[in-house]
Amino acid sequence: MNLKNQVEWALHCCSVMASLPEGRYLSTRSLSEFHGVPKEYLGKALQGLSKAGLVHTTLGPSGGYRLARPAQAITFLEVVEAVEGRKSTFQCSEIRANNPCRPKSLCDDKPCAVARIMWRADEAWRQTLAAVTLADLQETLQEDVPADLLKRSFDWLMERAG
Amino acid sequence: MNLKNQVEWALHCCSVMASLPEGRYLSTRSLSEFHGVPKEYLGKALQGLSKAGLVHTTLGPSGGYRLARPAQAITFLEVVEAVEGRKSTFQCSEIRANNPCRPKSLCDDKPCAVARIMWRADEAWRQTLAAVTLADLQETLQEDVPADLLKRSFDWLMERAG
DNA sequence: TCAATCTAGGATATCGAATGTCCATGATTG
DNA sequence: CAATCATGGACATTCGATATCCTAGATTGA
Ligand code: SF4
Ligand code: SF4
Repeated sequence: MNLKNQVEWALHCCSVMASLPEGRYLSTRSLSEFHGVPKEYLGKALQGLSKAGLVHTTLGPSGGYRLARPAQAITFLEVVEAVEGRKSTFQCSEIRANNPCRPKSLCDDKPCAVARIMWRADEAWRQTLAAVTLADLQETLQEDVPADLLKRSFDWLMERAG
Repeated sequence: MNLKNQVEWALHCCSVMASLPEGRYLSTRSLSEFHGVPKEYLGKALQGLSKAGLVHTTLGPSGGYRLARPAQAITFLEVVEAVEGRKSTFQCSEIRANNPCRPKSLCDDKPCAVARIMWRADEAWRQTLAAVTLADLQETLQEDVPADLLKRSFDWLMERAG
């Protein structure tokens, strides 16, 4: 039960893009170098964000990605699901149907109690992530990260932004 | 991001054991036949429950497993973690350390904001599961499952219980 | 006593998803 | 027109989940 590494990468990329000035773009190359992750593989995650409509892209030199919406309008849940997909942690394989005492004619009108409970926990997980936006993250990072590191990182990215 | 199949099996086994009369035991063989899952592999999950102290075991003919505690004293979270382990869904690989602007001397006194948010969601998931006991499950099953199926299943298991 | 049955657990094989690389295509820029 | 970009398909690799088999040691019941 673990999320893909790409989820972590995507969240950090979104965090970086949240502080990108209006109209600028960051390429896969720049984002991968900044985070020290393989360019081609990171590209897959960014394409996921693109297909989910969370980022806007342009082609050609000086092209790349930027957020499609303001940071306070994008939740963690959206980013996570864009990369990881929407399937629940608990997969029901209907083993109750294997019960040797069970009549063939019996039809299950609803998912069994075990699955309902597990899915409720997944829902709580999703709600927690849906309550946090990229803007919230930016705010926390302002407190966590030393100001001069933020400044140098910003400059580093600006040199490469299209 | 998905739980092992063994989690589903273990929960169903616990559900069955919750209705087992005092002093009786169910063998891996019986449990695997009842649920239609491979005996040897189910055994691994049951050994997980055993090491976590959730079930009590006896050896020899008429041996097997029973709950080590009353059903209202065993939570879903305990069963899930006994089989699945305790690691969080989000694994932090410290990619912030790869930031090219970052001074070598900078030390991270706490996990980064992204990880803290993701772990908060995991915590909500765990709290939800910790709030449900096997006794709660039994109650729901009484409503869900036709009485005659419950009765036949109980008899089937009693024939095989040691 | 002894054969049968059980759990515990190590060794190994198989499968599919996660991870990572490479390349072709078409669009855009300067 | 050459360089750079996103997209996406085709792989190769790695790793954990799934599954099987076998041995050791304990217990039961005949
Ligand atoms: S959880 Fe319920 S529905 Fe899912 S397999 Fe088990 S019995 Fe079937
Ligand atoms: S989430 Fe934070 S701590 Fe974890 S890898 Fe990303 S930056 Fe590092």
